Amino acid sequence: MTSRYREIAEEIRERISSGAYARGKRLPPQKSLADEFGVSQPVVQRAVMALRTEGLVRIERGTGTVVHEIKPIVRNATARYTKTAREQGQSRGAFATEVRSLGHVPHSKLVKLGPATPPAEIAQIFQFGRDDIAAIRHRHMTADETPVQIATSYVPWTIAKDTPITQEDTGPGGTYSRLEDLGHRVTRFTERIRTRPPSEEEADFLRLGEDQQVYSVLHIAYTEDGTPVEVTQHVMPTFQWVLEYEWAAD
Amino acid sequence: MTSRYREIAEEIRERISSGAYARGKRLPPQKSLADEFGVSQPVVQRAVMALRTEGLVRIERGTGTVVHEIKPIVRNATARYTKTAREQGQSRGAFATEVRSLGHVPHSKLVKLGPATPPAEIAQIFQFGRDDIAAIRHRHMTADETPVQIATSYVPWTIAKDTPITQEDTGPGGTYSRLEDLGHRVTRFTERIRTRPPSEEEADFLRLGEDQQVYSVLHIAYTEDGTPVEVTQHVMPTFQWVLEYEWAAD
DNA sequence: TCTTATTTGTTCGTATGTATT
DNA sequence: GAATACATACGAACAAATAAG
Repeated sequence: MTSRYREIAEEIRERISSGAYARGKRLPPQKSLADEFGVSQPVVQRAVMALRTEGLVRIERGTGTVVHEIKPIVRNATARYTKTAREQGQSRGAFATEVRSLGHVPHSKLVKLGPATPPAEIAQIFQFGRDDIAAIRHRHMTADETPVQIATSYVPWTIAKDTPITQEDTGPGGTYSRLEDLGHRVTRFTERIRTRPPSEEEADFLRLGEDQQVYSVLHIAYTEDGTPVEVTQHVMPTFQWVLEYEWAAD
Repeated sequence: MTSRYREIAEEIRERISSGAYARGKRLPPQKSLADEFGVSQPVVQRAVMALRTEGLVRIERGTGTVVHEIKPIVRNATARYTKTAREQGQSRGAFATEVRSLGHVPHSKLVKLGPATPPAEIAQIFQFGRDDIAAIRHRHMTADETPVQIATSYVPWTIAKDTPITQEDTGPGGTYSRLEDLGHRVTRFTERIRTRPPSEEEADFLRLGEDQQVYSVLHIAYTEDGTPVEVTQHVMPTFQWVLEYEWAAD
C-alpha cells in the first residue's frame, strides 16, 4: 500500500525538518530529485504536491519549490479584542502584536475602502434590506513580506457615515473605540470558524493552490441590546495559523 | 492554465450540488466518466482526488466513490460546556445535542479507558514528571453511522483515582460534575485549534485520505487557582464541522 | 469455504505542454 | 529565443474489494 511517491514525500519532509532543506530556500529541481530517487519526474511532482497540500512548501511554476519560512502565528481571539491589545504598538492593533511576537515584521495594506453592498451572508446578519449598504474595509496582511491574512470589515453605513470609521486611519483603538464614542459600545463577540478552498482572488494574494485550505473566521461584534454593529471576515491559510479561545465556565 | 481535470472536477461538483449525483450515493465508475468526458481514466482519478481533498466525496477502493451526506455539524464551544448542555439528553452530553440538532443519530463508543502515560504535549500541560500518569478516555463518535470525531480526555490520576471518572459511565453531568464533587470546580476553559493531516489511526476510523485535513482542538479546563484539571484532544474532519465561540468584551 | 473473475480505484513511465527567467 | 522548472495527459500494469462459482 505504501507507494513510491509517498516514500519520497516522507523523505523530503524529513530533510526539511532536519534542516537539510532550509526554510525559505528552494528545493532541488524535480528533475534532479527524480534522478536521485530513480523515478520519473511526475512521481516527484506528486510527492511535492502532497507537501504543498500540507502547507510545507510553496510551488512557483517556472522557478522552483520554496520551503515555507513562517511558523504558525497564534491568534488569541479573546486577547486580541481587549482595549489594551487594540491600542498597543502605535495603534497598529492585534495583528501586529501577533506577528511581532514571533519575531516577524507585520504589514497591513488597505486595499479597498468605502461604502458598498455587502455579500448576502453579511447582509443577513445586519438584517439588511435591498438598498442597505455598509462601510467596508478590505485589508491584505503580511508577515515579513509573506501574505498571511485577508480581512474584510463591515459596519452599517447608517452608523459609520461621516465618522473616522470610513477613513483610512480610524484613530487610537480602532473601529471599536469609535463605535463606543458613537454610543455603540460592543459588549459581546461571536466567531464562526470553518475551512474551505481559497477563492481565486484569495489564492492569488495568499499564494495558495486550490488543493489547500483557508480558515474562514466570521467575527461579529454585538452591543448590549444584542444588535450586531460590526462584522469581520478573516481569511487565513490554515497551515499558518493557530486559533486560541478562552472563556469562563457558566 | 485551466486544465481538463479541473474542468471535470468542476463539472462533477455542479452535478453534486444540483442533485444529479445524490448525496450518500455513488458516482459513476471512473471508467465510464472517462468515456463520457473523452479522457483517460487517470484524468478522472485526478479530478475525483481534488473533490476528496475538499471533503465532497469519499473514495472506497474496489467499490466506488460516494458523495458525502452529512452537512457540517456546528460545535458551539461556549454552549457545550454549560451544565445544562452536559446534563441534557439523558446525560448523553454536548456531542449528542450537536448531532441531533441536524437530525442525525449520534453514537459514542468508548474505545479505551484506564490509567496511562499521556503524550508529551499533554504531560507538559499538567507539568507531569516522568512517572506521572493520567486517567484516559478515548472515544470514537459517529453521526448516522458516519465517523465524525475522535476525543481523548486526560485527568491526572491523583485526582481521578477511585472515582467515577475512571468508570465507563461517569454519571449525570459527566467528568466536570464529578470534578466539582471532588472539590475541583472548573471555572475557565481554553481551546487551541489547528489543522493537520490525520494520523494513520485517525485516517482509518474517520475514513480520510492523507491529503485531507482534521481539526485538532486542544481543550483545557482550569480551576479557580489556575490549575489544569482536565484536557481533551478533539480530532474532527474539517469539512464536517463548524466551530463557534462566544465571549464577553473585556 | 475457497478460488477465481470482475469491477473499481491506484500508481508509474513516457511524452508533451506551459510558465518564468 | 533558449534554457530551466513545474504541469498535464495517456497507456499499461497493479492492487483491493466484491461477487460468482
